[in-house]
Amino acid sequence: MADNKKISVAVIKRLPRYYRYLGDLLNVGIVRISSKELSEKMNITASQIRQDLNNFGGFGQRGYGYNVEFLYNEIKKILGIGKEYKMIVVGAGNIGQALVNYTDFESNGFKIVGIFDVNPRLIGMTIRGIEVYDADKMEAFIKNNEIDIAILTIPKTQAKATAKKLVECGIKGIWNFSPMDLELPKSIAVENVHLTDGLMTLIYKTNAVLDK
Amino acid sequence: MADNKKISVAVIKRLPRYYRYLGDLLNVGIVRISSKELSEKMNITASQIRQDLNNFGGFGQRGYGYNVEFLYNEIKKILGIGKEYKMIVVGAGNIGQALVNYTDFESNGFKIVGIFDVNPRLIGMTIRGIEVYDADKMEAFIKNNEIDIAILTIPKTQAKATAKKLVECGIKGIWNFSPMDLELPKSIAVENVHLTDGLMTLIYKTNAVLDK
DNA sequence: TAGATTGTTAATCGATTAACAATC
DNA sequence: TAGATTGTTAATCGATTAACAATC
Repeated sequence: MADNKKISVAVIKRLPRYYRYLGDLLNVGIVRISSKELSEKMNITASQIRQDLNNFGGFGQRGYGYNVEFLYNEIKKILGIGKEYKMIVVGAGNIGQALVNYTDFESNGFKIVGIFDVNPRLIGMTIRGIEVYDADKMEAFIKNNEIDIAILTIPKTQAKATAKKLVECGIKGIWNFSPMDLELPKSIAVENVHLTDGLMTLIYKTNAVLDK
Repeated sequence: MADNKKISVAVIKRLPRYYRYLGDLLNVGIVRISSKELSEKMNITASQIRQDLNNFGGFGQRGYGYNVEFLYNEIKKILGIGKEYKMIVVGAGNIGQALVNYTDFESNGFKIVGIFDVNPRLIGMTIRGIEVYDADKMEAFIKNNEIDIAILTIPKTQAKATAKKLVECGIKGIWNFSPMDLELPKSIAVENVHLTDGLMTLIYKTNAVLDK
């Protein structure tokens, strides 16, 4: 990559939110927006919006603001959305099945193409037309189908070993729904969804609010 | 609340992770741990651990470190875990059903006691022994059953109106799985799980890692 | 007592906000 | 041209890390 300035993870995590708001604006036919107007909608400062965007380029026009469609497409490019990504779900339990059935991913080009489990009662099943395969077949499947992302929805006890195996098969991105941290090489991208942690945070905040 | 120093959200979000690691240590019978040892396990600095904990009190002993069980229980108290919290799931779709079936919550005292939907095909169904009620009954149910937390797993279009209704019924904490921000009074605690945003962040990180 | 490790203050680092010249 | 709003530098704020005296 030519550009070497380090983008902070705080900025990266805001990009999908910008993308979402711009998509909504686009849908209601709004053509241009200033950082000030957008900041009011999103509840952040206009300064932060301009700083964030200028990490990637000057997308606006002085005196005018930002063209919504153009900015939307630029953020789309930055995020790497637009091309199709192939994903597998590892663990065909409740969460795994729910994610397979979650149609929002596909409309963004994120396609689940295989599901894996060790449970014989689940193997052979079909969820939204996608087959549940024996976990034994995972390695070959990943290699033959150029899988980009693995979604890990298996119990705590098997999470680390399975993640290790995925990395050995060449997976570069893991979306981890297991209540456990994975400890993988820095060259592997991991995004955690620790549900119980999130709920505990909410409990704390709820009590904090009530104490006032 | 007597103590007025403002705890940052960054600290709060780390508490469940401490709690998780301490629970694991407790399970394997470890009695004491120093901030240095814990920092190595958790991949953060010992200084940060001591700073974080000292927001709430001095839980350690100079020259010794921290008693694992004591610290575990203190963090449990800080988070407000231990008592039972009653929750409802609003939206009996894929994600809603998966969360009802997710047994980790109950073992922490977070109990789902009702499910609501507008879809007549779902109403009357039972998920893990919990009935799906008509959304019309939600208001009365919340008031009669002292519900603490609502888990929102409904489509984007209805999210804002439903959240508003929940707040009118007296709900103080909302766990929002809708791909949309809710815009509620500051007195309501909200924790968002924006799945598509998270996946997009992962895609960006995966590509960034590959570019190196 | 000597060694270890906390609690806490001070220093550093990074992220957010403010300000304003550049320019559409 | 005058007004608006960006891109960008500078100031501020907050969070993390380092350092060390207190003390178990």
